[in-house]
Formats: sequence, C-alpha cells, structure tokens
Amino acid sequence: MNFQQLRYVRETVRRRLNLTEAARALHTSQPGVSKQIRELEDELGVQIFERHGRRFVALTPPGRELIGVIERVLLEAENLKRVGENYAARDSGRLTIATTHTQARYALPQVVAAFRERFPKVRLSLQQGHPPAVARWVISGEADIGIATESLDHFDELIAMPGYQWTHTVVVPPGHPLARQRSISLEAIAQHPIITYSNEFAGRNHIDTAFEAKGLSIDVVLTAIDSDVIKTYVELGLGVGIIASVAYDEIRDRGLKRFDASHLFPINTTRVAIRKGTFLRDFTYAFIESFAPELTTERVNAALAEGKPLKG
Amino acid sequence: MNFQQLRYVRETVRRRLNLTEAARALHTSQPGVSKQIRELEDELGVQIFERHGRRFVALTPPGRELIGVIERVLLEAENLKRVGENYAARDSGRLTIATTHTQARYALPQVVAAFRERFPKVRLSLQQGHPPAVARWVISGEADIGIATESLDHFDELIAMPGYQWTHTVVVPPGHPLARQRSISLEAIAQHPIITYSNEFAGRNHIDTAFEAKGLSIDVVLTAIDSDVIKTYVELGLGVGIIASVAYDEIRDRGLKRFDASHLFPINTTRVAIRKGTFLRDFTYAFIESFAPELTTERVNAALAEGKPLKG
DNA sequence: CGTGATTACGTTTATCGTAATTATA
DNA sequence: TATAATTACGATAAACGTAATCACG
Repeated sequence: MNFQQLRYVRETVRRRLNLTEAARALHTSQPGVSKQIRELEDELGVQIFERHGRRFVALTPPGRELIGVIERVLLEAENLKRVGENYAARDSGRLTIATTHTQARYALPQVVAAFRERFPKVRLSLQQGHPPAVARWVISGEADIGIATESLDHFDELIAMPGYQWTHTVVVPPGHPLARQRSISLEAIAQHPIITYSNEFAGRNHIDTAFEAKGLSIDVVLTAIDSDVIKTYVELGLGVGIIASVAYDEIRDRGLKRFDASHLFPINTTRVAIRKGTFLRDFTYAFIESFAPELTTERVNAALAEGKPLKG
Repeated sequence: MNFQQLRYVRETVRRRLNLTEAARALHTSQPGVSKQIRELEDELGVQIFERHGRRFVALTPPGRELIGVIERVLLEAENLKRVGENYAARDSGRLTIATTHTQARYALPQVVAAFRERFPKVRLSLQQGHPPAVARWVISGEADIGIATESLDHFDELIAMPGYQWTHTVVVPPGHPLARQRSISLEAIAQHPIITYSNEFAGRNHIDTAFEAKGLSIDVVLTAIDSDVIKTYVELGLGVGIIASVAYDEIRDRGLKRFDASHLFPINTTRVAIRKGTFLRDFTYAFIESFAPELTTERVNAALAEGKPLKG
C-alpha cells in the first residue's frame, strides 16, 4: 500500500470511475493506474470497484467504506506537507482562494493588496466561480479557502464561518421613472423589469424571497454573475438593478442613481469556508483575519476543532 | 513520502528517539531507517529530530507538530487494512484485548468462551497488565480494546464507555475475629491488617477514599494485582481481604467467610476503551456487546463519532 | 571504547511508460 | 467500431541490507 495507489483510487472516483481520465489528470499512464489499483485491491483483499467485464461501473460496498478512509489518509498526508512548508518557508508558498465575482471584484482587492505586501513571496490565485463550485474546490483541496455568500454552509466537509454582512442596493439610470423618488419600495421595484444576480449568487435567494413574501411577482429580464455586467445594462436602460452595496462605487458609478435597500431584503452573510481537518498555513490564517478581523487564528482553530467529527 | 518513512519516524519517537531500537522493532536495518528519515526530512524541508552531532536528542518544533499528523495518517492507513479484512474475511482475524487480572480471570471467561464459539477463526489474545499499561496498549494500537476499572477515562486518545458496575466484597478466614459478626463496618475492618489490590487497580482508589472519608487509617500489609493471590493470603490468616465481588466464587471459596461491602465503598465502573478514530471489525463490536450488552454497535459508533475531535 | 548514527555500495524489488491486446457499449 | 481496461515487457529508480566509518558520552 502506498500513497500513489490511494491517489489513483481517489482520482478515479472523482472522475466518475473513468480510469483513463484519472490517469490523465494525474499526468501518468493508464496502465500504471490500472495495475496499481489492482495491487491495492489484492493487498486489501477486496475489490474496490465493481467491474462489468473491463468497465468500472460502481464502487463495491467495501469500496464505499474505503473511499472515505482514503480521503482522510490523503488529507492528513497533505497536511504533513503543509506543516513542513509552514516551517521550511514560513513566508512563501501558495494560497488559492475560491470565490465569486462580487467578492473578488469588491470585497477582496484591499485584502489581497495588504496580503501581497505582507507576504510578497506567496503566490496568490483567485479561483472564480459560482458558490457550489467554490464549495467543491475547497472540498477537493483545489482551493485553500472559499469565500461566498451562498451555499457554503450546506456541506458536511466544510466549516463555514461568518465573515461580514452586507445588504443590497438598488440602482437605476438617471432618466428612469424611479429616479425621481426619494426612497424606494418593493412594490415600486416590482413594476419594472429587474436585472440582478443569477440563481445561487450573492444573495439572490434573499431577493426572491423578499418579493415572494409580499406576494409580488417580478420580471427579471436579465441575470448575471457579475455586478459590473448588471450595472452596464442598467445604464443602458434595460431595467432596475439590484446589486450588493459593496458593488456600488460612489465615484465610478455616479452615472447611476442609488437607493439603499437594506430594509427591503434580508441581510446577507458572506462566509469563509475551509475544509474540515485541514492544516492551515500561517499566512492562510493571516489572510482570513485580514478579510474578517473577528476570525482570528484562535477562533478559526476553535471552529476547526469543533467541526472535526468527520464521520464515524 | 511513503508509509514506511512515517512508520520509521513514529517508531523512533516511541522508542524514545533511539533509532537502533526502532530499526530492531520494525525488523529492518539501522542504516535504512536513518536514510529514510533523512529523506523524509528533506522532502518536507524541515528537521524532525534535533541532533547533537549524530545523536537524536529531541523533536524539533515542526517535528512535534508532524508527529501528531503522522500518527493520524498511520492510524487511518491501518483502518484501511481493517476495512479490507472486515470484508475479505468476515469471520477471521485477530482480536487483542488489553485488560487487568481481575477482568481476565472473572469477568471475561464467559465472554471469551461465547466469542470463540461464534468466531472460531478469530485469534484472540489477552494482554494483561495494570490499567495505565492497558491504556497505553490501546493507544499504541497493540491492543484493539481495553477493559479496566481505572484510568481509562483519563486519556484524550481514548473513548471509554461504561461496561458494567460492581462492588467490593470483604473476605476473612473462618477463625478471624470478624468472622463471628453478622455484618461489617469500615471501623471494624480498620482495626485489622488489610490485604487488597495494588494502587491503580480494580477500584483501589475507592477503597482508600472510603476509609479516608471517615478519618480511618488502615494498615495494608499486602497488595496484589491479583484476587487469587489476595484470597490465598487471607486464607493464611495474614489479614482481611477486600476484593471485587465477582472474584468471590461461592464454591471454590467456601473456606472464606464473605461480607457484602457494597455499602462501604463507592460503586466501581469497569470501562471498555477504544482508540479514537479506529475502525472496528464486526467481531470487535460483537465482543464488546457480548461483554456489555448495552454497548451495541450503534452506541459504540455514536461514541466513536462523538469523540472524534482529535486535536485542531 | 562502546553505543549509536551516517556513508558507501551492490543487490533486489518496485514503479513507470510504451506497445500490444482484449473486452464493452 | 470507438472507447476503455488489462497484459506484456523493458528501462529507470527507489528501497534494502551489509560492511565500513564516524562521533558522542
């Protein structure tokens, strides 16, 4: 039994039992993966994969149990490397943040800038996608931390910690009928076409539920994952924009009339997610704390210890 | 990085940083261990062991962090093997029970007999020692489960579950002054020499505290880890015996006068301990349940899941 | 000096990739 | 027939044991 065999099995499962894909993903040859998996099965004395002739069609019952343990072995093995790096090269390494557009564009720039100044040797990368993808990247280890407003707290494998809270803002172009009003209401908005975030993004749930609660039906003419896209189409007069308050820039967006909508839609909580059982580098703690000052190393560690029970 | 390297490091730590002993314990050569440990250190980029010249004198700070992770990796790797065996050979394998004399001699025989009948192919072994040793064997994985009355609930690495409760019995030889009495009191016992269990054994704590609570000083003339030894010396007239009730055999011990002492000393709880995070074979669950019927597979699993937080 | 870690080196074993083969949908 | 896993085999590299060396207490 060796780590390579376990990696092969894990990757094969992740690639939906396609051994060829797994081999490609791990930059190795298909026969090698095939042989190693067989040897692991021989050593453990059980089949992990159910085969129809030569095709992998499912995990066997022991395979289903094994895959959980294999994930844990590999997770801890990766932790070993991280502990090493944390001492060997305290201030260099790599930090991958999975997040959504709104966070990347409006909430993170200051944090990233400060981080780069403090840890110039750390290679930062932002992995951008919709919230379920953010969660998936963190779970698989492709990203170290995830930052998003939706869906991060729905996964057993993750620990989601509240980062900051925000509300929505309504924007309309200068000539719009609503632009003359002093304040705004859900009823007023509902009479116009709406442009806002796609499903599963940046508090979109909260927008829908707020209208539904008042029995209002709305006409969403355009959805985007991207506040800038939304603002662009609002400027073109396509509708009323509902965006995150942070996405309104006083200077750059002075062409748009803004209404505070914090009383109209529920408050949104943007969360920071880490995978349970992961060892975090010192600079990862620093990044999290810089993003959300309440999330100190101690508190993150406490959350990590709390959430530890993976599965019996 | 491979499992062998991790095993070498773990064993070296267990052997108090003596690499030669570690090599011997793992049936391999000293140079091999030396080289592999160095290669692991190179790969992780940190020293695990602090060396004075060529001697290992301590764990370095990263080493202290690594050893915990290494233990977990290897624990999970052993779980992989157990899962495999659990399916490959459902009813054969090996079960090692660490326990004390009293349990082995009086509480376990029926359980063992029933177990052997149900799982004839499982090789059973009893590892006998004092309670701290029992705990140590379970923690190190040398034993699968531990059964003892003392000290099992003092270890973070263990999950200790209440198995059964028992009380003490006082025994005296026929000619003893106390033998004429109908019942017995702590005050009466304290006037005679006492023979009972060694420290840290079979509720010895409870015996001492009961006397202390009444301000009685006692004269323990002989201690043993072994109820049979105690009874033998009581028969010889050396003193009053205080033993576990289960250790009194109505037939074999009819030469001794017995007093129930359940009202004199606190109730003792014998616990079953398993190491946190361990995968248990089906027959291990069966053994535990046979020993303590309330400890069903479900309850043991629940305790296992509860206790999972190892360390952040 | 004895105990204990490291270095040197040859043997053995395991791993990996290429090419050919076989089986499935 | 295209896709995908297995078998065969040769090249490469890793792991291991023996013997010799070096360093601390």
